Amino acid sequence: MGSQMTDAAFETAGTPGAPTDGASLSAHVYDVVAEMLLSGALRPGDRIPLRRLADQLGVSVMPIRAAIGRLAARGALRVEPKRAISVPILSRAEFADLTRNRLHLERWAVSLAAQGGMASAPLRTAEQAFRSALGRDDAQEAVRANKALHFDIYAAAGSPVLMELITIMWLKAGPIINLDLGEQSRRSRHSASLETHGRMVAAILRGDSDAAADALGDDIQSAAEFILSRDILAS
Amino acid sequence: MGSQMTDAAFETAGTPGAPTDGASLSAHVYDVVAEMLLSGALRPGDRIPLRRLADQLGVSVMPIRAAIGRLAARGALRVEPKRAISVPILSRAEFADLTRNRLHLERWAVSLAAQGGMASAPLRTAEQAFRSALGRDDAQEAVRANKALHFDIYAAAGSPVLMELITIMWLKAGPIINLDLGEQSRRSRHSASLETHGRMVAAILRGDSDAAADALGDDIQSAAEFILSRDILAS
DNA sequence: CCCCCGCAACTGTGATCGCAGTTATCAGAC
DNA sequence: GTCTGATAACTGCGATCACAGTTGCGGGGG
Repeated sequence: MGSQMTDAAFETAGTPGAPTDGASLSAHVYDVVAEMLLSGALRPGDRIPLRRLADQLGVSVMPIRAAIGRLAARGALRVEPKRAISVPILSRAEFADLTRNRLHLERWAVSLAAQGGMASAPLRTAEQAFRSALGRDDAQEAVRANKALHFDIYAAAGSPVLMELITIMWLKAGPIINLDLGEQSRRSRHSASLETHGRMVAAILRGDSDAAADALGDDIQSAAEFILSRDILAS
Repeated sequence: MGSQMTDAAFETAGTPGAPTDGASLSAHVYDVVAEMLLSGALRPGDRIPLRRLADQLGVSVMPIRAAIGRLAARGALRVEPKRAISVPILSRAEFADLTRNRLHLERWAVSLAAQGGMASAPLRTAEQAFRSALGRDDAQEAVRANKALHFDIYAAAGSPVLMELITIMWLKAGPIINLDLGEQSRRSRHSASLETHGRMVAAILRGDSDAAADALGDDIQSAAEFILSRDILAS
């Protein structure tokens, strides 16, 4: 496992080039790479040489270094002197710890969202987008829709700090959990996500924070157990 | 409020110079500045010009930029183009959100530590160090001892991810909460910390996770209410 | 087939320079 | 005394270069 990032991985993440809204180059690079982590375009063990990424984005290594440094500070990337920057390979214990923390925080976020209430239409739309993507066997869209559904709900918790902490955990978890979602041969696995998503959305809409948290917990646990059942984590 | 960082603030943080263990310059700078945030040497609104810090540490701006970028990625510092890097001034709402998240996560950490059990002697030693520093009116040592006690306990929770999340919150909260601990005129405030620390340590030692979490919660709440009672947060 | 050595390419890191916007200060006018 | 404009200093950001350790590849020998 582990590979030099390919042009294909890069293109999946979005259009390269300068930011269009006056934001700094480094902020743009951060967004591009973060999205690659969250979307599964980057996988555990993948290497990201600074100069190669700079070439691909058409900038010098300076904004690359700045962005990579920020992602490393969030634990999403591993930086070792003289070696190419890489996406961390988590051990089973590390993954279990990450999952435990995700459960604790994301359950809380979902229950806050259910207590505060959410509008029905956007939530149903987000849930349906995931269902639709799975129905079309569109793995990339499924990853995007899964993230969108989760993050819409967490945003409704109304706590910017909590959102930031969850984002940090997702940056770490993204390359791993998206190995799961990105695979099209696990239809039973995906139907489990559909079921937990459905339960969670229904519970949120009726304001049942405990049931919402339980459904979300089942969603995370189900995915984690699948990951742990496979031989993709370090010992 | 807000000032250019002074040589005094800098010296408080520790001895400048090259790292002695082969670590990168930027890692050393990170440690120095992080400690300044955690210890209260840096206060909300303080500015940290890159070149000035580079001069003081005897390095170029490159490792400074790398370290500052990482701290900014953790929300501990604010970076705006063309303006000096600064320590964020939190609004009341932001501080309340941070406190809420601290309560949620640190209570969990303390209860995990109490469930897992902790050795008595080092815990009593850490608690006594804080008590002793207050008794000597040594504000700096009190800050250090408070942090040491808390982090010893959180480390005993046995979750590296949780520890990282708590560290991120402390980096944000440090400059504010240490305004409190750093003040020697609030003796009644400090006796409240002694009381909550005592309760927390006793509860941990008898394995009572709920009581430990409650004591820690009172500790955080007490400090937060004091901060909110003063006019030092943005509106 | 395996091991070792040499060399080139790769890699992050630190140093230096210059750019463009921001801030502070000073002088002059009212 | 107050306001305005000019200028210098300040500021982060990006570009480029060089250093020193790491990795990969090819060739030769056992």
